[in-house]
Amino acid sequence: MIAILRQHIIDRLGNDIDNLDLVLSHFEPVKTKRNQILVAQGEVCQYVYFIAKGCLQVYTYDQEANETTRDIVIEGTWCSELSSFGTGNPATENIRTIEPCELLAIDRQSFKKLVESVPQFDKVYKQILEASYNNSVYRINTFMTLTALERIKWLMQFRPKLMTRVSSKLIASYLGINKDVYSRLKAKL
Amino acid sequence: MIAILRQHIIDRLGNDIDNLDLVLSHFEPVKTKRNQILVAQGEVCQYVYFIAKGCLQVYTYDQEANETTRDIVIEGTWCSELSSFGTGNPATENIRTIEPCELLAIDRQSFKKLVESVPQFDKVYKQILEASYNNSVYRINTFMTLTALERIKWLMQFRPKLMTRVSSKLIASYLGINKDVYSRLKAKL
DNA sequence: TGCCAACGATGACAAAAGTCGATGTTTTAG
DNA sequence: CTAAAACATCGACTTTTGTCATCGTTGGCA
Repeated sequence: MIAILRQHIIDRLGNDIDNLDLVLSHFEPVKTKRNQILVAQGEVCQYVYFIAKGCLQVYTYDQEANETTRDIVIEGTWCSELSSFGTGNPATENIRTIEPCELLAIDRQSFKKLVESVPQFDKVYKQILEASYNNSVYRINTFMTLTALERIKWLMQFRPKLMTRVSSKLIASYLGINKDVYSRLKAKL
Repeated sequence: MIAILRQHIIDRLGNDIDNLDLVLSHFEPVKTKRNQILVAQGEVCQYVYFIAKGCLQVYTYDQEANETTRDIVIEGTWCSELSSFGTGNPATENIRTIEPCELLAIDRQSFKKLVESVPQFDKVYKQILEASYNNSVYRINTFMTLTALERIKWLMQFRPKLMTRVSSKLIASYLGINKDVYSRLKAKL
């Protein structure tokens, strides 16, 4: 499983990385069932995960247990509640496996040590942060204007595989529309 | 004007900062009129701005010239199109002054040099990035669920000064609702 | 394997948001 | 200072979105 992460890092930072094995040695493989809570809002996020296989939901919920899904993240990417992970403050979001997953987890202490001691790993962190930021900005600019129908078309164009991979309920919550509306509009395409 | 930036940095990183004067020497004071375009989508963002005084709009527009405002940023904070600034790719967002402004601008070359040569400045960059990211995540999680009325109440609670400082049209675009709807709902509070 | 809970689709209706045109008011360049 | 443009509000109307109840299907777990 580590091999996937090794390849991922080499793809981004090139082959000439000192200490790559040292870096990789801090990651722990984790296998999960579906519906496992990895991060709970209110608690400190202790790990950054690299998804080798599977699919995660990043979401919040309010008093009435209404869920909003900020992101659905699949294999080959990083996932964490970065704000909490970085500061040690309570997380504002939850992360849940929506499939059985194979993850590589690195804890806060190891992460901090690596960022400080391995300059190349500091770059990895910056890349994760920048990618996450760009993703969020894109999402705001895209979704704020789109109607329900346009959001569905966006999904079909840019993340078509999600539509068959995860439940309609989840998709609707990710698109920010009502599940009944999603069902109706989808039928009319 | 530089004094404001000096204070801002000291507030965040403490007083024992090497090279603070060197860092500050790379910032150029800029005074602008209102309605000045600082960054245009399609072009590379060349500066990061610290707002000493005034107010900026970060927005996108589509083919039909519909504007979406992702953020309204006021004095005491940083503003840039970070993705473009970092990579040199064309910007996807515009930045415009909505008041006469006093800004401190640092260009890409100087910025890169400082990030590499002054470890403390690297921390400044990380703080900007993390704050921007947290801001975006918060915005997604907040606005995706709220109705038009709830968004207005949110504004009144968390950014009340904006309501009198900038135009209703701009506020509406920031909240992601139609300006007529904003006008009507606001009247009923 | 079989049962139950969760899921997905759909019709009827309610509520919210958007559109458009008209009108009076502010702003702002010249 | 003034004319033109942009802005804010409002009523009437349309469209979109949300809600609720129902019903058949699916799929996960004991």
